[in-house]
Amino acid sequence: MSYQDETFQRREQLLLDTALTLFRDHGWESVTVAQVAAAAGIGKGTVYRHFSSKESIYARIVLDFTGVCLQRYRQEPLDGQPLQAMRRIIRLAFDLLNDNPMEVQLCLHCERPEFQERLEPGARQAFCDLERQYQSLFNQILEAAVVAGEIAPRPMEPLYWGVDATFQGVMAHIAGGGFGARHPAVSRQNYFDHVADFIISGIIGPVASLGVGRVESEQ
Amino acid sequence: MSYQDETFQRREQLLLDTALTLFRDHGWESVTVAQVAAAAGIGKGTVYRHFSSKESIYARIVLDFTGVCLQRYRQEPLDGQPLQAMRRIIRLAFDLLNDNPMEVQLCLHCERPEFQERLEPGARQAFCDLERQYQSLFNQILEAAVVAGEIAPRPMEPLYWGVDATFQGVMAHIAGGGFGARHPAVSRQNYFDHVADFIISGIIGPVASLGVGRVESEQ
DNA sequence: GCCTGATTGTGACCGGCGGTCATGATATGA
DNA sequence: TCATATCATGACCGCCGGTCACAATCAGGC
Repeated sequence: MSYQDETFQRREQLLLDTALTLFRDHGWESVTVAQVAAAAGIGKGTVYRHFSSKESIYARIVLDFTGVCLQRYRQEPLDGQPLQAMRRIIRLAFDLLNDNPMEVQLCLHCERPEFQERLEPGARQAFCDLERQYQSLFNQILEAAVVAGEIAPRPMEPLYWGVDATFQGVMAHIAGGGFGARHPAVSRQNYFDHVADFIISGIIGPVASLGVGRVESEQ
Repeated sequence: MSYQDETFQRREQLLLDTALTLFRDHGWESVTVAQVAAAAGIGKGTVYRHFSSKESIYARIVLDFTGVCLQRYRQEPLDGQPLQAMRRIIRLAFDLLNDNPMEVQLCLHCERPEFQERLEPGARQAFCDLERQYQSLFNQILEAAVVAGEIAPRPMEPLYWGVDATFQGVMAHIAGGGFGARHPAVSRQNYFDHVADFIISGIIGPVASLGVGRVESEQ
């Protein structure tokens, strides 16, 4: 019971590490299950003792990566101005994603509805839970911003929609998407800075531009 | 020469229409080339006389759809306040995309770098051109907004980055992405409205929130 | 230490897919 | 009408994800 389980767990981690390396080096699309098995030094059938399908491997990688990222965001100190903290976390997220483009590609792949439908319910639930935790962290900071008077009190969910959408786009950008080479690699940090500004403006937005701005210009 | 070419063109359109219908009804992932051929009443090999690969069909659908959308945006009157026009076009785009979720899914699929790499150079160029035209339309409106004094003069490209990213996210949302059923269908219009607000705020943003806002709070 | 039942590892095998190409069918125009 | 060029076709190929009967290995009672 003990020894078997131990080797089983060790093998699973080896499998994941091997898959990660191969996916990074040759692109996750073109790497076959047989190749992963061979590189890990095990039989192809054994892979399916650990993961019910190739897509389950994808899901596992994404869940692990997304979970680690969430932990990192939570470690970020929340003292000081909440919107400053928000911006720090956004920039941290951009850098984290930028350092792991393959995982980002897989994230986008796993979010697709056809993928989620094929997934076993347990993994799908894990995705939902993670999503909820991200939204919860977001709400926590924004409510602090409301308390601090940085933004006006109002429903937070619509703001999350905007931030979430922009994040998706940044992920697509990092994954190398878009038609043609739009932005050279040197301007990545510049790109991140400006999009972070864009997000913060979107969060503050309506009040500053339509509320405060308009009221004061009418005075 | 004439008759052959004519039937060839007609067949190609029939092929595209058939593919569109099948993709919409059964999901573009699970529809095979043989199924498209059978539904169009032609042989499988004939499909490859028109498109060099299944992915070329995807690319063609996306290019056609994106082109039609661009035309619609250009038809939108640009008189009045530029930012109002911008918002109208954004909302028009959201509705247009929302009515064609399958095409949106294909758009996201075709933007992926692995896809673009496999594509024949001609089609890739078409994607690049289209992208440039979108950015050009965006710049045109924003420069009008600068002239109208709605936004401060500054580099437009960083703004395009933010808008483009958020659009990507909305497309992912429309495509049905995201973990779990985040937003019911009834709130789609609500979602679009708020994200449009978010984008407009992001465009106006830095000046209103950091410039005007800060200055006035320091008074 | 050994035997037996249970559990796990394995790769030959399968179905189905995208893509090819020799062959047959059809249009062209002299 | 016939010769030639062009096009349509589906049997065929290679490959991949996934399966499963069988082999290898472990557990633990004697």
